[in-house]
Amino acid sequence: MNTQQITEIFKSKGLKLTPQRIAVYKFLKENPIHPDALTVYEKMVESNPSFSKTTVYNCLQTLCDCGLLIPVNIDKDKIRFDADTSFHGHFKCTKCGDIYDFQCTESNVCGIEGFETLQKDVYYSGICKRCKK
Amino acid sequence: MNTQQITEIFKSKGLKLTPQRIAVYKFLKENPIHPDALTVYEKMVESNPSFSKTTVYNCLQTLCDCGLLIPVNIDKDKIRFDADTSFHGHFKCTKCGDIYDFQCTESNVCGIEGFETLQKDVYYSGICKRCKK
DNA sequence: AATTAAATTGTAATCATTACAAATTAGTAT
DNA sequence: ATACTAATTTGTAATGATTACAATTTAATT
Repeated sequence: MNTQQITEIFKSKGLKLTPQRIAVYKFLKENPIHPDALTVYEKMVESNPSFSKTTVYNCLQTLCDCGLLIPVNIDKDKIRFDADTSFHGHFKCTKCGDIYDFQCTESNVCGIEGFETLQKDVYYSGICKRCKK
Repeated sequence: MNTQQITEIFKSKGLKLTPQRIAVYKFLKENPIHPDALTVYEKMVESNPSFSKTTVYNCLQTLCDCGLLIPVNIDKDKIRFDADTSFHGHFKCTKCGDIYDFQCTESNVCGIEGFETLQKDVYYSGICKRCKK
């Protein structure tokens, strides 16, 4: 995903085009590893040593608010982020800690009558294929 | 749920019968409000002023480990607990903060081939019926 | 080029949770 | 009943993710 494409996306969402925001989103789009804020920060600092940790939190929050990122709350102690906003489940391996996506159609999960559901999250955990060997 | 019943359950799980552990589990069983550790602690201190916050965390961890409690990781900043271990979904109202249970059969959600799924969590969020009025 | 509101930065605070060591206690053997 | 031992409880201190905030910088517009 190149910067021009991101520019278009940000404009359509009414977001200001800051280099930091672009870098965060680009990293998330190109690395579907569901990183947490610290992981994003460490990557950002590599190419821009003055990148602030607060900026990472601000950018991630902003991108979640406008629907470009999904927060993945599968860890007990920190939030991860996913730039794939299509509906899918997340599996966390309790051995290696990796997150795997899995197909999971929304219609497979019921809701509650009279309640307005705005977000649906399906989190599994266990042992992944590689760790089972 | 009386103390005698809890005694039987704890013995079957090989748990030591401490008054603190019993009090925590009894509270969770009788109050399906999905409280967090602080809420449990504040309730415990009411009847036993020397009840320690660390003990609350220890008890909750122990009860989760032996399968008597389910951790509900629907809040971003803290863990809640549920003594209803049958499979069901959790809905969080983003206005009032309350957690609602909803029916959700396990078979409705798929898994991944070759992966060993040990826990399945279905979290919804949005506006509850009462807050929509 | 000037303006302005928004974004970035760095530091300090917050808050849930964990680490740890000393004191206490439940369950068991004597 | 008493003594013993390992587990539990307690209190304090540390950890670590996240947020608050004020000063500086900057993107977008005039």
